[in-house]
Amino acid sequence: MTVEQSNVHSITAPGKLITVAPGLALPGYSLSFEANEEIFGEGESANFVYKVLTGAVRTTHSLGEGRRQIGGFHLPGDVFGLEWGATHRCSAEAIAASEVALVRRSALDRAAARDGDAARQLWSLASRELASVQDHVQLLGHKNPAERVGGFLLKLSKRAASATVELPMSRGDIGDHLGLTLETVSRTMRQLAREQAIALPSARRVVLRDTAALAAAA
Amino acid sequence: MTVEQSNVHSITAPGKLITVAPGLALPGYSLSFEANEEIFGEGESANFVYKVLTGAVRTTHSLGEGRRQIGGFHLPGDVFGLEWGATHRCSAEAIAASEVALVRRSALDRAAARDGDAARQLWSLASRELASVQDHVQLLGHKNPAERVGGFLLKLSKRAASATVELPMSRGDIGDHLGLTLETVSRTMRQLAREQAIALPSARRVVLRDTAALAAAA
DNA sequence: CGAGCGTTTGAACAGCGTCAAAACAAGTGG
DNA sequence: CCACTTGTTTTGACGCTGTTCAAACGCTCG
Repeated sequence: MTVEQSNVHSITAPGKLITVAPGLALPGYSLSFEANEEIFGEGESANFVYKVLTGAVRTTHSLGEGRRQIGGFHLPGDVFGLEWGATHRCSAEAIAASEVALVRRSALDRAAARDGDAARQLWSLASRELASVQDHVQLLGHKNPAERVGGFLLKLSKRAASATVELPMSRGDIGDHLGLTLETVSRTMRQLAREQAIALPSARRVVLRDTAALAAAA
Repeated sequence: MTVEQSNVHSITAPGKLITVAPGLALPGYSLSFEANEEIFGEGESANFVYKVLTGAVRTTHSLGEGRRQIGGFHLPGDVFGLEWGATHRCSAEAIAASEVALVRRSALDRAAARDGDAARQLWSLASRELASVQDHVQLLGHKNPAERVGGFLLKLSKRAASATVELPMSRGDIGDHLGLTLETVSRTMRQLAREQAIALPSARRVVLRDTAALAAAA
């Protein structure tokens, strides 16, 4: 999907400056998506780089037979959809109603070619992505449900810089991210709550009570 | 470990030109390692980039409690140990007796700064790494043992451009790579052999008989 | 108030891990 | 050449853990 085709969306702020990385701001559009709406699809040409302004986004790989892997969740401030090649290797969907900024990839490439510091910022962005995926491999390879959920909640809490975390995604989304079923995610979170490691004021709100226990589990 | 410290190793070919990427050759050393010898450790400063000349290498992440994740296997021609940051995020060990070439990272950085094409080659190297790790996340997230082992063997066969594959690594290594126990790896390979998908002339030699069945399993 | 979705909980099953032992391969020294 | 050692692979039996199937519950929003 390109901006030209997306006549269904309201371009809320055309031409605004988007901060892709520290010290790298470029003009971009801004689109609104409702929950579960696709932002881009696997295999589409990667003409844009995206940044979450409000809401939340998931990037998914389809595996057929209804199985899917959620590569990651993106919260306000996160950049996603940055590809090295010509096409997107995953699809992206809004989890909740979200505003997303778009920056032309060609503009990014030009900035990187012109400015060595901009190129270094892009490199740093990509390498952080790589580190995050490698951590995820460790999690999926040899960890039990408590460790997976515990680590996931810790990461969210650290990201939010707060002990209370608002979960924009469903249990099923978390399961597809952590390689578990939604039932196991639910049971594990209940168990962590029973053990006082977390509190669950509501299904989508988590308060981290004993981060040491969560880290030990992770 | 730096080259200066490694007096135990014979520098077999000092000053030889090493092809790090297509069209990017730089002077480098060449060291010999015996089986299970450490090439570099997690957390050490990443002063070199490495390339397998002969033998095979594994890169591992330690998880404590005897658990480890093998991030990948590297065969002759493969480059490994390329980091964005100052330190290695994984350790590397020779699986069998191996010759490994070393190129100074500072030389690589200079080449990238000087030559735009060299920088692009490095970027391509890193992005292929990222794609490979993302594929691995899919494998670990939602696949059963037959799919994991089948996909693993297919990748090796494709890499070797041959239906018969020589496995330099043990069942345990494969298990730590695929998130399985060594027993499950052994059982799965035996089962694939029983189903005529592969043949096992010996434990370390695999002949792919029915790649379609392996791909379906994968 | 009711409909629909997400979450929780239960019960039964199956698959993979764990533990243990045997088979096998390869090297070492007598 | 054989006995012995060491490490890897294979096979078996068992138990646990997470999945599957199913039903009840509780929000949230018409």
